[in-house]
Amino acid sequence: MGRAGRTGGVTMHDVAARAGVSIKTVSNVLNEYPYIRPATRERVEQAIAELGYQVNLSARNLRRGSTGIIGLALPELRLPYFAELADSVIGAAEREGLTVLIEQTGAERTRELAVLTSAQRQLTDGLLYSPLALDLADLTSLRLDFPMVLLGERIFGADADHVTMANVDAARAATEHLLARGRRRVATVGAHPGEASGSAVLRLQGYREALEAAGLPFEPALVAEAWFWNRAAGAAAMDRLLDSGVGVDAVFAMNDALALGVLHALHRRGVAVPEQVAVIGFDDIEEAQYSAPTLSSISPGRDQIAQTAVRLLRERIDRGDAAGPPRTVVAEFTVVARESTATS
Amino acid sequence: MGRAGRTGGVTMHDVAARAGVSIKTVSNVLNEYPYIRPATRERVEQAIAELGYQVNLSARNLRRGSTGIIGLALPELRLPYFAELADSVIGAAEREGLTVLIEQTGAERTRELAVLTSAQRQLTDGLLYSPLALDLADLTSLRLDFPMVLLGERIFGADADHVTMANVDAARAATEHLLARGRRRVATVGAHPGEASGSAVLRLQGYREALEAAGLPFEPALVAEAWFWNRAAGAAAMDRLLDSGVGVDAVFAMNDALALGVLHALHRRGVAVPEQVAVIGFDDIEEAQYSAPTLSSISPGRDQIAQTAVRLLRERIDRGDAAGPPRTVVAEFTVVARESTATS
DNA sequence: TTGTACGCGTTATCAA
DNA sequence: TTGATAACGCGTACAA
Repeated sequence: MGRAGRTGGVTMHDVAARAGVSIKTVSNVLNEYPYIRPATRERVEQAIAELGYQVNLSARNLRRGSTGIIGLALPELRLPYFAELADSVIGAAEREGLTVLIEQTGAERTRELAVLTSAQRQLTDGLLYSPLALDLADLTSLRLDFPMVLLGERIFGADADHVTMANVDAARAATEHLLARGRRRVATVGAHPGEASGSAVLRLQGYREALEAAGLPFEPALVAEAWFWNRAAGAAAMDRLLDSGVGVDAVFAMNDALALGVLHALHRRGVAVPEQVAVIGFDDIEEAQYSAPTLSSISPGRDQIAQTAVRLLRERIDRGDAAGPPRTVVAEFTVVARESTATS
Repeated sequence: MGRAGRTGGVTMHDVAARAGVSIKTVSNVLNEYPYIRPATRERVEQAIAELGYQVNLSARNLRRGSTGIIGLALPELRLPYFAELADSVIGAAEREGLTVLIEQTGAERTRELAVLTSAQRQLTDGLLYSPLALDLADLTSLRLDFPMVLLGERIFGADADHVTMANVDAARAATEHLLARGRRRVATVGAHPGEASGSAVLRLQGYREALEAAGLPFEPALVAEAWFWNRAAGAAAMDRLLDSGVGVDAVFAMNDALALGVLHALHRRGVAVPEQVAVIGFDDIEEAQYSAPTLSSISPGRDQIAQTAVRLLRERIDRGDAAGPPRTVVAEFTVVARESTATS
């Protein structure tokens, strides 16, 4: 194995010797301890520069019992939403002086569970966690004793901090956006039949509320399931809807990747968007601004989510109360109208 | 600060006491030292399970002088190519028992330099590094003493391992793909005028070689610069090309993000793709399969790149020869034809 | 204001 | 096959 102790193995002792002080004084300088004579400080700093000394983080971590690293567990970086979320989180963490270690779960339950007990937890002061397959039972059965903030969706009853989106309200707003444009055969793509909790359930609920408020019946035939929320699944679901012969003049896709798949399927089959079918997504990933047609979507305030989550986590870490009373922050969303739902 | 020593602070000593053995024996069991009596091993394992013991990674790292973590420095996770690359790298590293720490540089020279001297280097056994703004002088002036593999493009003369794409050949193949379809006014988007090295230079060279081989003149007016290789820049560059009045019947965009911006601009202005203008990109990001029209591209063999890079890095780490003779691996590419360059 | 000495939890070197 | 004990490099009481 290679040496992590880079810097040619220069230690505090070497710096101390060179500067003619004790190791404690070097440590003081490094940690910005206030009561140091300027001359001493300068000698130490010079010695540090001359020797190219860097603190050994492993030693510091061991001694301090903390690492300055937080984990970010998410399904897959290749899903644009999570790539953009990771980007935002890394930025927010950097501003707090924290480093981010990303762990991918592939949205598989086993791996999502593994994240919670992994040895990494141990190298990490806390965890930002975006589970998809996990449920309350999994979470409570584990008795976790590290700072954690759940991201993206609420696990009801879980004794943990949450930073979530207003899934129901936002899905309702998206559906109402379609209804307001005169659409009456509004399908939704991304349902997870049989699931009791999770984004899919909440977004379906919002969809139903909008229909109900508009006095429209809920038609199961207009609900297309898609377990993976990626482009391929969106395209396949749209194909099924079209093949089924049920009339559709609008689609609320439960995220943008699905929506882009939907657009793709419609384009492939020569269905005009938005003229014949209007489409709205959810997440407002960057790609939504560049698809053809550009994609209307729900902007969930990603930066706000990232920033808030990091702040909450940092509070827990600093206070050392992994088990304090749970808090929930619901980020604000906006409906972003683009070509895919334009009125002609 | 929170305790990184999770696990309720159970240490090897506790396990040893419980199992009635010495701490060294516990360590032996953990590290799969072969000569342990089965009965002893079992007692230790049971004690570990009962106490819920986990090794303290900070202590192990300090003692071993290595961390099992490698850094991955890249411009931005919100660029789909790098998100997918990170995904591949994390997967490859996981298979090697390594963890990946991502660092974003924003493609800014200062931050790219900072990565090389950052304290993180010190927590990391090696670095996978994908610089955009750095040049040879930056790299050689630093005298780096940690294992590093450069990713994605070659810095000629740099004394480091490289895993690169065949930028020139691939760009040439992309351009030839357009020429083979009868296009004669082929523009390129993404040039970095004045730069002496880097992907932009190499891809421009491949473009020129293809023109030359086809007996076509090189026209500077057909070269659109774009410093950031994102969608917005691609769209803007295409707008400039169209506004300039120079005739264009095909575009080779130096990456897919640019190409998607190009498609967007063309769509916005009612130019038919591929009928009026054919478009090919570079990177073959997932989105290329779902844009409208779907985007032809160069597939650079991302998984192969990731896997090779991790393997090379690991070899350096294991052998402890940060300064061994540099190796270069050039990944294979393929041209992927889709709708954006279809012949009608 | 600075120095001494110990402990953080492992792993490695011996010896037994 | 196992055990005692010395590092690894830093932070921090405590002493000076």
